[in-house]
Amino acid sequence: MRYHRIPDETVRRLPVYLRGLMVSANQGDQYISSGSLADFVGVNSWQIRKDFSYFGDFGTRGVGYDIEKLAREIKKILRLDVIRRAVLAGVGDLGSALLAYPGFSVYGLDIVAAFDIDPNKIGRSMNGVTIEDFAQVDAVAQRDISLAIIAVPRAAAQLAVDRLVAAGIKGILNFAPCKVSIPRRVKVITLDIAMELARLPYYIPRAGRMDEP
Amino acid sequence: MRYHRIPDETVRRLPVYLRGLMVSANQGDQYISSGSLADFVGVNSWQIRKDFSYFGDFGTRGVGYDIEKLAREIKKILRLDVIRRAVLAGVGDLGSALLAYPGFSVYGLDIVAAFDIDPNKIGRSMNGVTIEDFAQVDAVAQRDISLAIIAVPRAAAQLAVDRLVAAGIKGILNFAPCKVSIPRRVKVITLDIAMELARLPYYIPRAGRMDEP
DNA sequence: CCATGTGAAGGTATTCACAGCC
DNA sequence: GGCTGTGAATACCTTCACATGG
Repeated sequence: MRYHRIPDETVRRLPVYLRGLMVSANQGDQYISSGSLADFVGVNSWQIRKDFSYFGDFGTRGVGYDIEKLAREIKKILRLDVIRRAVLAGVGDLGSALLAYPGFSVYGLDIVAAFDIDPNKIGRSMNGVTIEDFAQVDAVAQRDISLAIIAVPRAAAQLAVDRLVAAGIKGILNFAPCKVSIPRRVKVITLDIAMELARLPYYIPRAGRMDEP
Repeated sequence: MRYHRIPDETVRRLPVYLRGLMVSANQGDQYISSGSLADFVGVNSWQIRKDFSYFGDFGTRGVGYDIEKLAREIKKILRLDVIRRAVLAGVGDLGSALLAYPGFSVYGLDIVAAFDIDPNKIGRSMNGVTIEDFAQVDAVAQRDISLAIIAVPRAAAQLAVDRLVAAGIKGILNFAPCKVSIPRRVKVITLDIAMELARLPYYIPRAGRMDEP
C-alpha cells in the first residue's frame, strides 16, 4: 500500500461504513466481506474496497475485513477515537430535538453545553444539559469543546459563529439556511433541511412524461 | 445554447442560488451579477455561470441576471413552480421540530399531514396539522401529496417507507440513520444528522500537527 | 477458490481563459 | 468596460478487470 490522500467523497462515506460495521458487530459477526457490507450500506463493493485501500490493508483475502479492527481504524481516521464534546447554540424546536437526539453517541459525540438568549429558557435543563446564557458563551473555551452546532435563526447565525470561533471552536455544523464566514482554520458543514427537501421534486417525473431526467 | 444534461452537483446547488436570489429580490434589486451572487452564496462566479449555462441564456452581458426571471426559471427546473405538499411520518422530537420549521415555505413546500403510531399523539394538533394514526396512512393517496419526510426510529423506517410508497409518494427525505430500499421510480434523499457531525473532526487538525489533512 | 487490493480506463465536475455581446 | 457564456484543460472520482495472496 502506498501513500494516498483520502478523497473527500471517501471521507463522506466513512461514517456510513462505520455505522454499518457497528451494527454488524452487534450481530456477533467477526468478519465481513466488501460484498456484504455493500448490500448493507448501499455502496458498491468495489467502491468500498477502493475507499479502504486509501488507508491501508485491513482485509484478509478470501475472508474479509475484521470488523472490530476496521471500525477502530475508521474511528482513528475520522478522529473519532476520542470523545468529541459539542456545544449547541440555539435551543428552539430544532435545537431541542438535537439535544434529545440519541444518534450522536454511536460516534462518540456528546452535546455537553447549550446556549440561548431567551431568558425563559436559560437555567432550564434538557437531557442533562442546563441551558446557559449565550452572552457567556466565551466560557466554552475552558471546557474542552471542539465542535459546535448552530440552530439559531438565520439572522443570528453569523454572530453566533463569530462568538464560537472566538471561543476556540474548530468545527461547526450549521443548520441556519445561510452561508457563514469563518477563518480558514475552522471547518463548517452547512446542512439546510429545507434545501434537501427542495431538490426532491426535480427527480420526480411529471405525469405523462417519463423520459426525464 | 445547446442541449446539456444538468449535472447532479448543479441540481444540488440550484436551491442555494434560488434562496440567494429571493433574498436579493427582497432587497429590491432587479439584476445581480454572477460575482455578487457568488459572494452571497459562497460559490465561485465561474461555477455559477457554468451552472446557469446548462439550462439557457438568462444573463445580459455587462449587466447580470434578471433576478425575478432567473428565480422563476430555477423553480421551474426544480419543479417547484407548483406548491408541493408533503406528509410527515413520525412526530417525535425531530418530527415536531420539522412541523414547526418555517424554512420550507420559501420553496413552496408545505407539510399538510402528519402520522404517528403513539395514541397519545394521535388527534393532537401542531402548527395547524392534526396528527393522524399511521395505520391510516394509505389515505394520503387521495390527497395530492407527493413528498414524504421520514422522522421515525431506524427500526421503523423501512416499514414507513413501504407504506408511503404504496400510498403513491414519489420523493422521500429520510432522517432515519439507515439505508431504505425503494422501487427505482421513487427518489430518496437520506440525511443523517449525526453522520454530518461525525465527519467534522476529520477536518480539525490535531494539536501540534498542522500539516494534515 | 474466494475476496482483497490496485493500476488503468472511463466518466463527471471544476477551473481556466477568453471570445462575444450589451 | 463589464459581465456573460463556453470550449478546452485540468482535477477528481468511479468503475473495471485482474493480479495477488490467504
